[in-house]
Amino acid sequence: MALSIGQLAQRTGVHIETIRYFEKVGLLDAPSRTDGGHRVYAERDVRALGFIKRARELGFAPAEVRAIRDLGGPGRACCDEVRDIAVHHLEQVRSKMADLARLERLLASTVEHCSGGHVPECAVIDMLERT
Amino acid sequence: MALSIGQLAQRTGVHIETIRYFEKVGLLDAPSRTDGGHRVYAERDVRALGFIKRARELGFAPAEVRAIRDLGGPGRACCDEVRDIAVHHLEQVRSKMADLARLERLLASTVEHCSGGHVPECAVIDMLERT
DNA sequence: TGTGCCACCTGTAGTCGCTACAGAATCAAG
DNA sequence: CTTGATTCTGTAGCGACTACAGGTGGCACA
Repeated sequence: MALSIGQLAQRTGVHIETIRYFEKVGLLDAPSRTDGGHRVYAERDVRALGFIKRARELGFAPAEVRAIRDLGGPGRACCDEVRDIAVHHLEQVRSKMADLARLERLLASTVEHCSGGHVPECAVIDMLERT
Repeated sequence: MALSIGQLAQRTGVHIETIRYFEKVGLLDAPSRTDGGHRVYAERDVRALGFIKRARELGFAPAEVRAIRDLGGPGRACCDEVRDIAVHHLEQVRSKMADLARLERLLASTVEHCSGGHVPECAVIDMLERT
């Protein structure tokens, strides 16, 4: 029930340093402490940290994670604001995907034109050099 | 013909500080100087910086840019090595695209299930909270 | 020739999201 | 009570820039 930071790290797969970092930047609530000053976590911290971890894995910026968490807090009466954040994030993801797709096409076609031998022509370099 | 760093920046769209940074990390050759110590660039530096800029925009890491530039240098007899770098990079791009696609699907379907009103249920938060 | 002003110089520090120490203190087991 | 693992704080490092501070250089104009 009461967990040390190491146990929390093991259960969530988040590094100890990262847990302390999340606390420092206000993503994770500061836990209670032992008399000696060691952090003591409860079950709810496992959930909270899991939440943060998943949100970060989905590419939400720390500020967005904070916003979502706060909006989803007391009463959870702000679904539309959370939705806004998610939609905005989705747009960014789609734009990043489009960028990568363009990039992929260019790289793929360039590599395809590359003879690959020890010759003075190189499609990759030509592509990069064309002004 | 002879350009100041500011003119080079304007012609290439690369910030002055970034040009100096590229020089410091060995991406761009150190140019000649005036008696007073100001950098003086030639036309070939415009091309070199353009090359670096395009490669960076395509997501090549600085070390890769250095490698491509060096391989493409005297004689350009290493097309296959340049190709290797490009192919490896292409693989990374494709893997990143796959990650984003997964993410996009999850976000899109989540947002779709979101009622968006001032209600205590929020599909986004539920998605993040499910353990 | 002076003078004014912008551009440029170097060096350092800040950004973001962690990660990695160093050196001291605490905890749990034997 | 001792040992050894864990945790503590604080600071520095990463990559790839970006931004400043405080000090010169260059050049047009008078």
